[in-house]
Amino acid sequence: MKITIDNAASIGKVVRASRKVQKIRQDDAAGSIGVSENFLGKIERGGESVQWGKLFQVLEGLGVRVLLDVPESVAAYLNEPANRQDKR
Amino acid sequence: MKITIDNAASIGKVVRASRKVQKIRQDDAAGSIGVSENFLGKIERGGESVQWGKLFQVLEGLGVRVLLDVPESVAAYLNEPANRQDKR
DNA sequence: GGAAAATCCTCGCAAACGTGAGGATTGTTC
DNA sequence: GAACAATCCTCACGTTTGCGAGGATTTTCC
Repeated sequence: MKITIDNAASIGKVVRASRKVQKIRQDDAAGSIGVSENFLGKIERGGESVQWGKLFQVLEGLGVRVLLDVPESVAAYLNEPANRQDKR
Repeated sequence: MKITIDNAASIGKVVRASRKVQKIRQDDAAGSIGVSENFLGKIERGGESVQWGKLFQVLEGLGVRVLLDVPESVAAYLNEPANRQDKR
């Protein structure tokens, strides 16, 4: 199910819910994800000044996917050959 | 249209695409959103250590919505009265 | 209701943040 | 290809980051 994020802080609730549903403690989740317990706690309490890369790491670690909802024109722009950068 | 974010840095491409489609320069977009030009540039170049709250501000300013894809159990958890916090 | 579990808070640390400004580099237009 | 537009990079600044650790507080369980 997809949840819309209305404000930056509310992502913390989803992070906590995801962890609780898996019945994992904060310190254990933090350890396996590779961030500090303090940091995970800060996210869950709605910290907005956390680094995006580390937040994304936490989301991934908890199995939460991030999607962006954009106008069709943006998707079309991204699919133009000139704007692609397929490197494999 | 919904775009899945596979890594933290790729959000920058979507930000740039959203801005370009609206035919706005970096400095103008940054000004109207309320962040520095340097900062917006950093996001667009894939900066991962940017603050989530400010990144979210940029996304909002460009009309990009953030969604999280979670298991049904997480959504159910969030809807339990004990875990809700409706304050209006 | 008390014990245990879990979470939160404060500290000090080294590193890096976002900002404004100025100049360098790259991209676009004619 | 030159001129202009747009973006990138470096600098210095004051502030704040994430971390590990230890103790305080809150929550959960029996």
